[in-house]
Amino acid sequence: MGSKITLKDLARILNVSISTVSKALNDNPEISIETRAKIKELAESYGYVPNNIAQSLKSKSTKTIGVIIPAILLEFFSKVLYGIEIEATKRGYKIIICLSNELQQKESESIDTFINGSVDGIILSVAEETQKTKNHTHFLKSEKYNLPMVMFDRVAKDISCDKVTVDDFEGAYEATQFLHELDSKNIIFINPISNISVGESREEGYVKAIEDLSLEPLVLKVEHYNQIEKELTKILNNQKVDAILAADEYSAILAINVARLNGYNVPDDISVIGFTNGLMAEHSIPSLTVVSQHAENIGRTSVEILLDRIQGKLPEQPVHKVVKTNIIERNSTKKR
Amino acid sequence: MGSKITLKDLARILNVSISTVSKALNDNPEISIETRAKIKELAESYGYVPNNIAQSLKSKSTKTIGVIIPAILLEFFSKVLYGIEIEATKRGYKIIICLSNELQQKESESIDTFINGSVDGIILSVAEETQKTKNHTHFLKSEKYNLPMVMFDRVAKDISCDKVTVDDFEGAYEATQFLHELDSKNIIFINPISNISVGESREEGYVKAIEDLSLEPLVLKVEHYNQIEKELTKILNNQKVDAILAADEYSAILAINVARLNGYNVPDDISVIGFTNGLMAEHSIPSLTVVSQHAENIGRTSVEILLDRIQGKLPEQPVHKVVKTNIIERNSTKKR
DNA sequence: GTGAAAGCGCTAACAT
DNA sequence: ATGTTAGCGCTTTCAC
Repeated sequence: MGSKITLKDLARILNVSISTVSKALNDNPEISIETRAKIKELAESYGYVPNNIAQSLKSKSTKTIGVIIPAILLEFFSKVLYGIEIEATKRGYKIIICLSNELQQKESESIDTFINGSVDGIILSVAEETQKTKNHTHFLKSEKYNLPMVMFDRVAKDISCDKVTVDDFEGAYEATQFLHELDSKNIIFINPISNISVGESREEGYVKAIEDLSLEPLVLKVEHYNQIEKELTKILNNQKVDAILAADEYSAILAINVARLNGYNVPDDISVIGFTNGLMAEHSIPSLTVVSQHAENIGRTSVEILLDRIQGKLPEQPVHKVVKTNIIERNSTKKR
Repeated sequence: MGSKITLKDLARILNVSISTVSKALNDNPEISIETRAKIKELAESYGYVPNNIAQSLKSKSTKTIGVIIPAILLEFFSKVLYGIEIEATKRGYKIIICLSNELQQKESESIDTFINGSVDGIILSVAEETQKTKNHTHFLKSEKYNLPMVMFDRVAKDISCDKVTVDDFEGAYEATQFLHELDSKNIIFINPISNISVGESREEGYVKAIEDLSLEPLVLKVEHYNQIEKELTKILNNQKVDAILAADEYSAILAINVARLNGYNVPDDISVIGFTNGLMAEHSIPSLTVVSQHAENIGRTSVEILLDRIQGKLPEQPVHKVVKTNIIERNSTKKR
């Protein structure tokens, strides 16, 4: 009980006007100190809380950000979400989450739930299906409805909006070089995510590095993780491999396991690097050297750009920020 | 551009009243079929979308649920969140997320952001700090402001509200029995989380089952995951072990690795079961048999209860639902 | 069949 | 220093 006391109620109780109460509670100097005090006290005693919906309607600002992510069970996205939440809260914004579950349909619906005034801007990462179909018409609504939008990590090239990405090409390039500096000459690239853009970029970075080093590229593409044990074992038995670069974290962990089961010592015989700095990387045996994408940082940066855009602090031209990857050295690679 | 066309705008364009437009768009039979068609067409062509904030103010319903979780980087909570999102979306609700980061202060602030009318109800899991201090006064606001609240997993006993929990004791008990039915006689319990309540309950369930089966309990408590390899190897070398029950997912994965590295075949020589059905469990080699807490189910159930409560479908008395755990059989346990 | 008017709860320009 | 009024965008009762 006791719920939902309004300005009107307070005004009636004190026999003053609604606007007096409103001004008093907002510390408007137009109202006398005593009246302000009296009104505040009453409001306090009744546990008055201003109705946020009414304020939003009036101010045309919801102080809310809409976030659309393809999946929350991928640790990368939880981490980005973490960064988003921290930064949004810090700047006084709430976040509404929608999951596209990698489906274009759900992604489009999510955008629809956001263009009705319930958020001040959108942060999203493109669904896998959308990346395949390349049908980006639903993203145009952002512009049509004047709703600022920031895309992170998986972005749509043909959509003009602020973007935050990771330099996957560069990350893979550097990781390959890193392995080469450890005296590895036979570096294999395992790619279970070749169907999404980041997987592609990583592969390209690897291939380029291999070429620049005048080595032989060796790419193992798989559709499912469960193929890795068999396929990799086959390769290990047929050719010399002294380093593995994996396009994501699981495949790196699996690679370590497979190598060990085949009698190789990691890192003495084979060095392993994976993409994404997750929990598994930290806890595997041996712990995994990774290319960290700084997921949390991506989240924070996306919020910064979005809010700066909303607050008109950015040039008209879309901003594209590339978050640098870096290598976190652990025990799956030889020490230099 | 083109943004924010309102009923008023449409009305002016067609030279009809606002209410006519509103009724037409809502298919009110008061309005003639032709007018309805004409208005709808115009609305469509202008890309009219009703303002959700205004609708909420009018209807006093936001169709939004506030969710407060202690951490998003714990996979359990991401999974619950996943379940919450799926079910909420299914029932036409949006979700706003706040993270307490295990802090009472942030938890309390999060509740404050929800009692201002921006959500129709709250779903939360109690922050670790709050569990320690046992200061639950901030939870009373839910009742004071008539805001339905559902607590899941970590609940506050002295707060009267709907609750959804997991039976960890029972889960461990059944897992132990399960291993015994596989002819295991020397079942070890690995507990890296003995300091938190769920870790305790699981250990108690294991011990009780072992007693009921007249077996010898063998508990390995560790402070950090990195102790598991060494400690478990020592045990494996000194005594017979034919089954392992691990209090969480990661320790189970490590246990499999350690067993394999010591020359044991999993599951032929040693069966392994872990708590929590996460991604690692699915992808490890061999895949891990787990006690699933049905995190997703917990999330869905919480939403169901909350919305049923909001819609007045529940008895006045708070509801407490215990979600049963169950065993998901994979390849780390012998086939029956 | 259509429109006028009130009101959701709040803010703020404009009286007094 | 306080009150009146209008209005955010929408729904809905009540008149015409």
